[in-house]
Amino acid sequence: MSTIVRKSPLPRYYQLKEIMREKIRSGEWKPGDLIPSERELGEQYGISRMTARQAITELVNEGLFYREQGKGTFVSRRKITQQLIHLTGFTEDMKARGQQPGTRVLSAEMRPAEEAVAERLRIKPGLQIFRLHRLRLADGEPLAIEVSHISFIGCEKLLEEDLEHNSLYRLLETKYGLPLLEADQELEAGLIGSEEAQYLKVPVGSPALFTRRVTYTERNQPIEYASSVYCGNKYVFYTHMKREQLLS
Amino acid sequence: MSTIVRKSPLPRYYQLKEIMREKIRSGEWKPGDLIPSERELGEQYGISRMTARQAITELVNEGLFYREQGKGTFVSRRKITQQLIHLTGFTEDMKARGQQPGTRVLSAEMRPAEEAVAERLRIKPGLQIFRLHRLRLADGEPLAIEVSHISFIGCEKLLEEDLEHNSLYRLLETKYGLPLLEADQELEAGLIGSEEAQYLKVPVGSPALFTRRVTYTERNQPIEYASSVYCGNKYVFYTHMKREQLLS
DNA sequence: CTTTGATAGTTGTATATACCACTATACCGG
DNA sequence: CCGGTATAGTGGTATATACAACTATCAAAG
Repeated sequence: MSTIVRKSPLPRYYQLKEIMREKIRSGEWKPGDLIPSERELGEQYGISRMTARQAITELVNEGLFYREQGKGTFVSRRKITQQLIHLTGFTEDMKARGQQPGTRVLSAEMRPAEEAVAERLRIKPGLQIFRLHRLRLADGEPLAIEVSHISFIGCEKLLEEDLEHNSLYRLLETKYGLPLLEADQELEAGLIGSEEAQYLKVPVGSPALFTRRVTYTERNQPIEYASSVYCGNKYVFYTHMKREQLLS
Repeated sequence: MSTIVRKSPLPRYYQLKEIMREKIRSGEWKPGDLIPSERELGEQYGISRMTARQAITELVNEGLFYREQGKGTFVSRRKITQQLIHLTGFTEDMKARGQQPGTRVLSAEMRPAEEAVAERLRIKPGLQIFRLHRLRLADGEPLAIEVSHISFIGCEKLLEEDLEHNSLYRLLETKYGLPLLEADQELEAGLIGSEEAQYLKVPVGSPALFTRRVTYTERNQPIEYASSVYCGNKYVFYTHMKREQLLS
């Protein structure tokens, strides 16, 4: 059995989280299974109950486990198809909707991060980041304008990529080894401004859907902050919601 | 200053959560503000640092605060947001965001289902359903107009409920035994029309966020179809997306 | 002037301990 | 047979303590 130590730079509760994730991946713990108690896990891995509890708590928050007082902690019964909302880039999104995605790169450059962007990416303002300004098309028609800010060590290499014919997300995941795991997204209604109107070929004052998204890779490291403007009357955002609840 | 005790049936960390929510609601703590440190809060309310920390942690998870190691804990600078990943009614949503929810019932009646509504609720057109037309307020200000169509056996009893002071969702779940488990929602940007402008007290042509939602109870039985218009510049939808995560 | 270092304050991690609230089970007495 | 009750095990709450990691600030050294 693997042991948990603190010599490594990773916290013990985090190591236990990974161990438990692996037990689910491997099928050792199946949906509905009762996992060992907090005290038991602590003893097994030589850590305190509260540390084991922290690991479990975070996995409960992530939806992998659920607790029942007096009974124990169980592996969630999530159907495979019951995935929450899929994190998709524009390209995958359009294909899923049965439309032909297209892209025109308006600009791509390295530049210092503005304060608002730096805050979202959790870096210092003024640090050099990659900024990508794109016009997004669906079946040849302008649909959205997207500005992506990307920050990781070596992100200047993106300057040499062909981003009109390659999905940015796919590149990051495959070529740069940066899995995009989660994202926080905000949606807000607004109006098309004069600059956007030219690109999108709609009148100023038309309805617009503004989205802001921070995408995270491993260890909740922010890697992209993207801000988009969608033509309001050409785009509908779908989502499926689930009530948090503990039913047995 | 209110004191925290455990004589009451509510846990101390929970009491502190409510106190801090109230500080946000009242405006004492504004977005971006640095809140007192964990040690300070513990001392102030006569509880231990770890208990104060638990209260803060939960509010961080709910998106109300964010932490920065070495600096402190801050009030989030988001506008009103809705957790898309959790299914919440307007009332729960507003409370969680530190805003005071309010409701004005514009009409409540039984009437035959229109075709579009019937299709979403998977019933025959013309069947009697409960239709509720409400103006939604946040801290006393008009925020949205919502029309709910509800269909279940005995739904005419809803006519006798006080829906200005009770959460519809809470009533359905507790009194009527109808757990609301999942929902499909569409979001679209648009413009405020003349009728809505009067209720919401904004100019015609202001940005608006249109939502359409079908809510399901057990066995994927549709129970509510709700169509809403939110003031575009007062409301932000927030969603957390995950990519398939059980692979390494 | 810039750099280094000390320092105080913050959150982050971790332990040990204690008791409460709840559940399931086994046992006992009617 | 039924119904209490004792008990052991679980998660839930709470405390006190300690040190690590990080940030801001300021003073001293170069």
